[in-house]
Amino acid sequence: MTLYDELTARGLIAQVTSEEEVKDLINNGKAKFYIGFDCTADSLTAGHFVALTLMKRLQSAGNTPIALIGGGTTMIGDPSGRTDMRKMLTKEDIDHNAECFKRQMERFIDFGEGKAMMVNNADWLLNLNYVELLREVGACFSVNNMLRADCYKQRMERGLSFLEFNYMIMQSYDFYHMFQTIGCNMQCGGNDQWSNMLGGTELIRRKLGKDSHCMTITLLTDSQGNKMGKTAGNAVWLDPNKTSPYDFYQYWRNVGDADVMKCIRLLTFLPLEQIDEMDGWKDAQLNQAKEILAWELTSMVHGKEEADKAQAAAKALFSGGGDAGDMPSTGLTDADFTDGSIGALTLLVKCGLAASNGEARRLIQQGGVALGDEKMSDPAAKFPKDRFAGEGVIVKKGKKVFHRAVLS
RNA sequence: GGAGGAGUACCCAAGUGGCCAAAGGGGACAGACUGUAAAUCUGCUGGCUUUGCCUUCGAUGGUUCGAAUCCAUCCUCCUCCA
Repeated sequence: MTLYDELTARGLIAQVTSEEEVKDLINNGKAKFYIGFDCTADSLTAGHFVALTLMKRLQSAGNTPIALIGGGTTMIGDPSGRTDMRKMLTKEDIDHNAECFKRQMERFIDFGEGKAMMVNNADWLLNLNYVELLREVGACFSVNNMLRADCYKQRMERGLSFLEFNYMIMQSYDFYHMFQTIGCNMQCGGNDQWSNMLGGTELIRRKLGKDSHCMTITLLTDSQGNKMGKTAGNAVWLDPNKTSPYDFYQYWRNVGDADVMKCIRLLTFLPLEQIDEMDGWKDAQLNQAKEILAWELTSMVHGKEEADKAQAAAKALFSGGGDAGDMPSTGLTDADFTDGSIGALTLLVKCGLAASNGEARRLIQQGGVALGDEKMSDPAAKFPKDRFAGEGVIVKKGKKVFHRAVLS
């Protein structure tokens, strides 16, 4: 099976500029492709994960990935798929974020000599001369066409600033620049980037009369069409300090039935034959598929050891018994106790399980909190200090959130 | 530059002097049911030392016994004209 066929079978490919030529490039290790990452936060997210795996897949077939850090484009902000303007970031933030991205990517991509590259578009975008750029590049873009582009559609109703309107031009310039300077011949990205990406091939054709290619990856959406990789509006981060391996594991452990197999295909490196076998699974077996998905992904992002720990902790907590040593915990100090005991509300807030005393009270009143095995019912309850000695006590919020409170 | 319109909680959105900590919906969270899923039903959704108090309806001042609501100034966004 060729690489292209595998990517298709996994459902990764959304659109390509020319199927024949892209096949030829990637199947034969001739692609020198880039994926751009705008550094709007200090960690990559589960949303970037698909792109990272794609890079890895292409790299192991002999193609050369170029990870483009958007130090320059982030200064502008991509309006694609946004209903409002992005927050403007300072140069310092962007530099810091770029640095964090780099460290995370190194886990997935081999940046060894000649194997892959990492570049930052701040290096060429920030010093552009406005008038020169307009004459050189701006002349090649038709505003009429740009306005028709998908990525601006939503914004046409709510307003689009000139700053953001230029994003497409910057992205196109990136491709054009790298095509000339380092021989980058293909661009990959999320399907929402399609029109921005075409801008680049168009520019290259007009300026240089050469062909270049684009391939977009299916966006990771659930069966309802919502973007995946977010919980309660918060991204699932790849940085263990922002999303613990346990939470990361749990996120995938809890995907909907309808989405498991899709995620396994798209995100894991399990052989297709094995995945095909799982295809007919349902009920209890399908539930098991979620475990496989969660373990595979956690192991890729955080390593086998962390994946095992997360899995063991989850099993212990949900199936009862066993050691649940790896759950998040909070150390209580003497200052947290008054007269040798701590109030239920304080405890919940202290552990980060409730944002305020009011919320903590509500949770208890609704029967959503348990300390050890006993359900809490009285918001005014107090617990003596010695309960938290030694191993501490497991505080349970709802069915899935566990937290250890221990005397420190 | 000119003329209009809008800014309300996590999001959408009602409210146009007291009955407003602010309808309704979505989302989130919790309970029941389950498989750590989905669907469904129920509760809940500013803070606090909670039969009460405090802060909140773009910002700042003002009118009033009393303001999300009226007035002034400012900020932001949208639409039309140029």
